Amino acid sequence: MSTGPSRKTPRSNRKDANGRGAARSGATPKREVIKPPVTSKAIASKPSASTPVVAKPVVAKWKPSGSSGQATINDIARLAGISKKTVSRVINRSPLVRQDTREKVEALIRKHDYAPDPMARGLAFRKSFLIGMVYDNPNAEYVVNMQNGALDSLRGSGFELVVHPCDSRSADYIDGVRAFAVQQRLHGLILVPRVSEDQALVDVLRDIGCRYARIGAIELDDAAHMITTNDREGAVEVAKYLESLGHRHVGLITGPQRYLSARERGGGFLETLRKRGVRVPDRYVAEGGYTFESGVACAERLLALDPRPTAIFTLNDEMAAGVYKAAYRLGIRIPEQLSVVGFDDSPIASRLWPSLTTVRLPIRDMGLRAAALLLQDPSTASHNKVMFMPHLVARESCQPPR
Amino acid sequence: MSTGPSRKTPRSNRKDANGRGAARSGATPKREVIKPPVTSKAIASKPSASTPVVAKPVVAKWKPSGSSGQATINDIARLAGISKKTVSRVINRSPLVRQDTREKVEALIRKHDYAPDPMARGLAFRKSFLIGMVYDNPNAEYVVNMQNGALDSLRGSGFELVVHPCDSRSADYIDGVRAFAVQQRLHGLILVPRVSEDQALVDVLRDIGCRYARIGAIELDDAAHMITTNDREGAVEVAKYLESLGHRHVGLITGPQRYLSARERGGGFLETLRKRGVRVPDRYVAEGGYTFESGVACAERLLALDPRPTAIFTLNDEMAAGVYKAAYRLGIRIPEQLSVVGFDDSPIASRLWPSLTTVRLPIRDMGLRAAALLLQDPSTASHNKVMFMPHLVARESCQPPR
DNA sequence: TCGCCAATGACACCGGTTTCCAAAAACTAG
DNA sequence: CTAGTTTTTGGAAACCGGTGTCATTGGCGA
Repeated sequence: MSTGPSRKTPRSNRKDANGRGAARSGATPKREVIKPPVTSKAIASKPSASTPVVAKPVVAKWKPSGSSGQATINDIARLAGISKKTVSRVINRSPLVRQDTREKVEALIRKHDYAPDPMARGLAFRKSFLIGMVYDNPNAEYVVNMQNGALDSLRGSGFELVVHPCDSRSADYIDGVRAFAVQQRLHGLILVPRVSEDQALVDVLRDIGCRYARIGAIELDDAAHMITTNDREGAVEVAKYLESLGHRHVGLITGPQRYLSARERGGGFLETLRKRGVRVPDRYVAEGGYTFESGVACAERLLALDPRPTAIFTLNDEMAAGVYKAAYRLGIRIPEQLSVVGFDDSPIASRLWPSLTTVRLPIRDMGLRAAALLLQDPSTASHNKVMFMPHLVARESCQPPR
Repeated sequence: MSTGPSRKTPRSNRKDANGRGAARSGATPKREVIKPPVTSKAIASKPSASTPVVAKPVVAKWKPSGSSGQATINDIARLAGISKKTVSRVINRSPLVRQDTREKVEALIRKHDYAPDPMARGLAFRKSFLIGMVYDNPNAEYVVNMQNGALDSLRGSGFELVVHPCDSRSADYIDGVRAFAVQQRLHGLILVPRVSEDQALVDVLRDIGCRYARIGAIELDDAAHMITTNDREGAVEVAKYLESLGHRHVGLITGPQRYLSARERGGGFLETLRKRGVRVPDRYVAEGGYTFESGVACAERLLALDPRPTAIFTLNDEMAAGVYKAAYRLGIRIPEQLSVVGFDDSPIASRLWPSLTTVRLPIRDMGLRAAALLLQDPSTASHNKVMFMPHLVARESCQPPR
């Protein structure tokens, strides 16, 4: 055993060779504050999209680590003739790198199509490069638009979007979201309407220190990012529109009053009509459930009133489709005998006949903005509240009453 | 050669101390083959959903590592009085653990709500715990159903779903998907129709060794998992249905012929009608673009024919809605004067009036199956081809011709 | 010449897994 | 019943691919 190098030194504090150091410990640590992390994609778009992952062995004894074909930070460092720490600095946009060094490294990164391993980075940062999107929304169009919008922001940022549907009526869905956020060490969370209105969820997230952006509901707190639409204003536009067309007997089908959106839209609508001298008696207001079937039922009730309303506003398109069905059944023609306005501009709105006048929400833009807010450096938090304006899309379902 | 194990001992051939060992070099290394990794969730669902993450300091000098509040494998090992290697074995379901040891560890895991850090594990495994879903599909309902289905499989497995929309018409979308798969070290990829039909993409994925499950298109290769629907059979059902109602003048609005789904559905429909003695002249067949507008245009053309078709089958619901619009415009009543059948059972089908008879695809089930196939151990690959049967949903849009 | 700053490097560490090895337990044979 | 062999079990240390901390170096003005 004469050979045994007795390598013991497990994680020893062997400061051999250059042992003397560590004299002045007083200097401020100079924390190397660093801009948000980026990948090679963001450093510079590849000049040609077809650069293959060929390793040009500049240094003799080198080949792309393992057979995985992916270069590592060590490879880049070796090729550049510098330490991997400096390469890391370049990747993280640290200002403490000389310009020519930076350029050399970036060239190599581009050349070898190198991208830092998100898991290694995540492990070191104790934070993943994942944005979660929590939804409990029956409207598929809404969800997909939102996630596509978010992905518009994330593309090229090195972040990815992880979707997490849930059932906000179940007792422990919050535990599920918490586990999701904690275990995945999410960078941030996008909360889509319905769950975004849940104060208990928001409390838990703040508790575990998970950043989040809430979409479409009113402010429950002021710490978080908020992306709202001015639903009230959209409804106000509808009221003005119908009033200006000359409608005096107007029906309203609201949504469940526990949803803020329902209260905002309904409130803005009724208030505006009242201001303009159109009275809407209580019996001309029906509370639906945001579903097609509830739209049918409510419409049947409203259309049996005397005098029959000449216009009906429903707080989403789904219920407007229900109004169409009820009207057809009753032989009431749209728009000649009944004007209808919806809300959301979901795909169904333009497929109905006559096509439905409705209010469009910039859902995709909201998703984009939400993700962008989560990506931005928390310290340089600019305004974190954004309000989008919906707008009326006039189609064929309205005309002056006869 | 009693000494040299000659096994080359990859890095550091230090055979010190016990030089004699390894006499029988023939013995298989006993690689500790291991079942697919799992998290605490999968080990046992928490008895009570409210178990807080309270650290009960059994051993004095201990507290949940750092302030992150998350226990680590070291914590569990310390509390159990064993090495973290053994805890690791439990987590990975290695058989080389005594039963009582395993139970003790699992109890602690449950008690402390421990879940191994996916990034640390991923780094060590050189493989993430993410499943990607690539889609290029304008149908939001389809996408959401698919991802919800996939998530049904993933829930509790420790895997998460990362969505990746793309534009299959762009030249370099494949590069994007490749980068996605390689950089994230994806465990697997679900390919949704349109992109799932792209042989070039599939070639690239196989090239980089990324597992994938293809949905809904016909087999381009036989290595991969395939989830298909028998679209042809669905169309056959429609043909039988219309024929049995007595329709003899039947129109067909197909989709773009470059899509397999269009060819399958259209082919099955026409062939079945022919077999049953109903001739469909070429001019009764119009090629639409799977869009609402194209449905309108094609319907207008077909409804101008003499004799006018008494029934029209469109290869998706979107175009069927277009037929409705055209019929209304022309004053043709559905179903009295015209029967209409769609395909997909998208939400619009039941919102139209009269509600649309159509063919339902079990999309969510397909997503579930696809994810399940990707999770299962590749070595024990059972059958990897699944075919789902669509079925006719008869509603109100059809009746015998007058 | 000293002190300071910009630029860089050495090394431990993030939280798991794997390799290698030794000790303990179980199982043989004499 | 003892010794030798095999099978389980579990610990120490390296490693996955990055980042943090701190020390070191070279250049420059005072």
